[in-house]
Amino acid sequence: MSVLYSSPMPLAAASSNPPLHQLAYEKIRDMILYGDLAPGQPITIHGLVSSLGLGMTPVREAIRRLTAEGALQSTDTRRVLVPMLHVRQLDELSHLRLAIEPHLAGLAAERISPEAIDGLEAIDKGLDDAIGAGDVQSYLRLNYAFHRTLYAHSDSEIALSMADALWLRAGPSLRVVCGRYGTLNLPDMHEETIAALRKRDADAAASAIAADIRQGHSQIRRSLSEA
Amino acid sequence: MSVLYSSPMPLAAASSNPPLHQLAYEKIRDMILYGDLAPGQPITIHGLVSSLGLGMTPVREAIRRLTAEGALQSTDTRRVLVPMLHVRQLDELSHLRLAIEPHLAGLAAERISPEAIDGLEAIDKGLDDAIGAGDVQSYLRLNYAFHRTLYAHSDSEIALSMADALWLRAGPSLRVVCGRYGTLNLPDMHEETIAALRKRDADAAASAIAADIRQGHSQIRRSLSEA
DNA sequence: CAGAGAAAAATTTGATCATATTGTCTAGGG
DNA sequence: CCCTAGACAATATGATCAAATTTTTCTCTG
Repeated sequence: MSVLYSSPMPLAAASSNPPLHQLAYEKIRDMILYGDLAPGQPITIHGLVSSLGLGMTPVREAIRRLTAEGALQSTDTRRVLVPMLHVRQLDELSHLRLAIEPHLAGLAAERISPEAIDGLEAIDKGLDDAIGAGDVQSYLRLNYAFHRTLYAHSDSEIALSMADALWLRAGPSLRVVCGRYGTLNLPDMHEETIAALRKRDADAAASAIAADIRQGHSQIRRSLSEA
Repeated sequence: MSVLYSSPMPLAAASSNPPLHQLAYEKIRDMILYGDLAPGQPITIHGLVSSLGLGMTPVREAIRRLTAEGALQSTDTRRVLVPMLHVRQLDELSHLRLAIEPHLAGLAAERISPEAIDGLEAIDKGLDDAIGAGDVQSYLRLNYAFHRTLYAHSDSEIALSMADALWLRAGPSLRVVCGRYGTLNLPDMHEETIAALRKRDADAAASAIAADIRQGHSQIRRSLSEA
């Protein structure tokens, strides 16, 4: 007993913990969220099994989960595809986002720490860079990160999960628009949001986010009605 | 070639169509929605497999789906249970329901047909009977049916699915309250809702539903804080 | 004889299961 | 009190079956 080898949590642990279905879920979700999968594109289980290098069961479970969240859609013939949204549904999404996200932003404004605001500012900086460089991939990731990080400070689990689901539904369409027009370079509502946060002004933060959502959706809407 | 035996679609088809995982989902969901499963109660896969008489795979997929909808919760230790809501989360639920359901009711008011309103009235009638008889099970089913049927006329898929998810989260708690206090016999907001529908008054319908939600939740809230 | 269309075969894809593997919890020995 | 063995439950695999889609073949008409 000169040396204690007890290692209830081995130093080199880290890797294998999370269940594969969780891993599959995250990978597929990111593919949807960042537009690797296009709306209307059919998904096959075998395809994902081989492209992800996982077994059939975890992939199937991940698909069920994403279907429940509305990120995927299963047809009457048991086939699965990425939903293709019509203008009607985009408007609905916009309405729902406006009902939830500004509220989350307001709550976050009352709770967020100065350090966390600095973090948001850093994300926004990266976002500007991505826009400058025309890097769509980074743009999408950072834009999502900004909103998601902000809302996480609202301390409202349920609303947060609903916001997540809404983003997941909107993701593919956003990507299509960006693919067609490049990054959306609009007057940035994020700076306004950050200013509101620094003042701990919940209403202003909510308004800024609402404006951001309206702007994004009007952009999507326009490009959709052109097609 | 005297007789053609081809029968691409056997006459006695009908029965076995829906996938088992769909069936499992519906059964478990109903168990949650109508309170056969209590908050905090742990779920085991084997338990459901034997009680539903289905294989392991369909049950697993149903559980994933319900977990994604927030109807079940999986712990860090890979165990699954019916979430036990705190007052904090109930308030959040209430807020979200108020953000969505009155809106759905308003949309429904603009679209619903007179015949469908008659149908709602019939449900409400049954509801009164159930309250009179102290039949909690029927009360829960019919109350849900009333709301669900109304919202279905809103023609807003996404919002509807979110409302479904919210009900699923609230279900078990509702059941607990009813188990403790019997059916909730409050002034009935449903009649007011029906009156608003007949007048095609979207705002009035929305207000009535909002009042209904507030009433229900204050009831739940009260009984929870007693415990 | 070319081509449209229907039937049939082949292929792809999804659904389900039995089973092996891995991880968690529990109770008893050090 | 910590540790370890074993009981129990969840995870993951690959095989098998069934449904659906695509391709091929064949026939009949113009």
